[in-house]
Amino acid sequence: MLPEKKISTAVIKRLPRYYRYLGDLLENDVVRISSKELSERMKVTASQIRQDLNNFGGFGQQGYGYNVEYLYKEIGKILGLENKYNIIIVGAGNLGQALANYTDFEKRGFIVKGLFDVNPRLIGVVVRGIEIKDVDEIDAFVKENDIHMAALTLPKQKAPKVANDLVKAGVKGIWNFAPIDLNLPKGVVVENVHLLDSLMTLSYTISQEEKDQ
Amino acid sequence: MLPEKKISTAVIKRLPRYYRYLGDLLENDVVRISSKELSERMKVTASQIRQDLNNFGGFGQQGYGYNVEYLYKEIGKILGLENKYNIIIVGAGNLGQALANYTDFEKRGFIVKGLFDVNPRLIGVVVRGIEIKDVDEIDAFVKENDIHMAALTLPKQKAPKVANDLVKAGVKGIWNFAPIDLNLPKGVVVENVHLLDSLMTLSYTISQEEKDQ
DNA sequence: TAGATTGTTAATCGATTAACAATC
DNA sequence: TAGATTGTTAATCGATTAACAATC
Repeated sequence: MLPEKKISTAVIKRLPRYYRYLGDLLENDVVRISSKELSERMKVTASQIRQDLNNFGGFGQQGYGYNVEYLYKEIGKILGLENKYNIIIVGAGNLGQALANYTDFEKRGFIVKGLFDVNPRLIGVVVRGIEIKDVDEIDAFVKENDIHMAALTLPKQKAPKVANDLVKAGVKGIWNFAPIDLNLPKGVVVENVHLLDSLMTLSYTISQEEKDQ
Repeated sequence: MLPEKKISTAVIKRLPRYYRYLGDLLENDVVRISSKELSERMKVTASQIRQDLNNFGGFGQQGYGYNVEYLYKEIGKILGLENKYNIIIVGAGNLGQALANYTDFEKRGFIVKGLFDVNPRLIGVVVRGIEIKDVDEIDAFVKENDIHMAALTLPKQKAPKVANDLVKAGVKGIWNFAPIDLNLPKGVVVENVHLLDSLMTLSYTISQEEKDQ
């Protein structure tokens, strides 16, 4: 394998946003777009768009711009969306159930295969056709069902142990909603969604705006 | 008001994480900590910690380090957590209800005062003691109940109009879960939580790891 | 006082923006 | 061909890290 140059996370985090805008353009039957026009819609510089895209290849054409459908598909490929991902959700409380019910994920190839919890009251409950199972069954389930990723939607006390179990079972990525940093072996990917952090950031910025009055 | 130097968002986004680590230290009765030790726990450089904190003031003491409780409280103040924030949730589907049930928010002073939806089936349903109301009632409710922030947990089609209504009613910040960028007047703060974007980032990184094998 | 560790300046690194030659 | 717009190099800007004098 060629030692490709490492793409910065700043760039990667922008890709889904490009994907979203291109998807909208596609829905509106826009066939082509220049970096300049896209930059105006997205409120970023055209230079940044071109730089970002050229990390992955030359998707445009001089004098023409970018073909919307082609670029949309190419970014989808870069993001790995041509694959299907089997996921399980560990922690079937309100948030876990909300994720299980979120249909947009399936549209992009993220298929919820299982739901797990420790709470005996929840075990056996059916959510969107999926029966909530005991976390003790995770290991077998992951191995039998080719599970790639797990969403962790449980209290922080339980998160580290469950995360380790998931990794041992063979999960490659963890979508972590627990308010704690997971330390996992190299090669296992963690993507954090810290809702309270996000809310505090909002609180900070509102406080600042008020001072500026 | 003094024209304080603008703090970069990179710094601000790190504050909640400091706050989390300091809270844990406090729970474990750790009285003082040096930037070096904290840096080892958090896996960042000690230099970055000191630089970040010194944006807001000198909270440490040479030869000693930082008093954990003091620093924890100071970061809390910076984040605006000494205030109470009344919030409403617009969109009482699975995600909205999950947020309404999340008790950690209240612990930090974010009080859910109202729940709203367009779906007649949901209106009147009671979640955690709060009756779901029609979105038509938002304007009056925001004005009467001193609502500072609104979580937007509804489909993207409905988000822009509701966001505008919220701003007109006087909301200062929007916690946006809809997969769309809101264009709101200056002074109104938007904090985005794009779950699908986050999931795609995870998908990208997993794909990369697989290539590296 | 001596040792430890901050606060802060200076150096480095990386990301963003500008500029323009290449080319459709 | 002329005009438009990319791909890419160079310049700028900002964020991170290193270093160290100040000081507890």
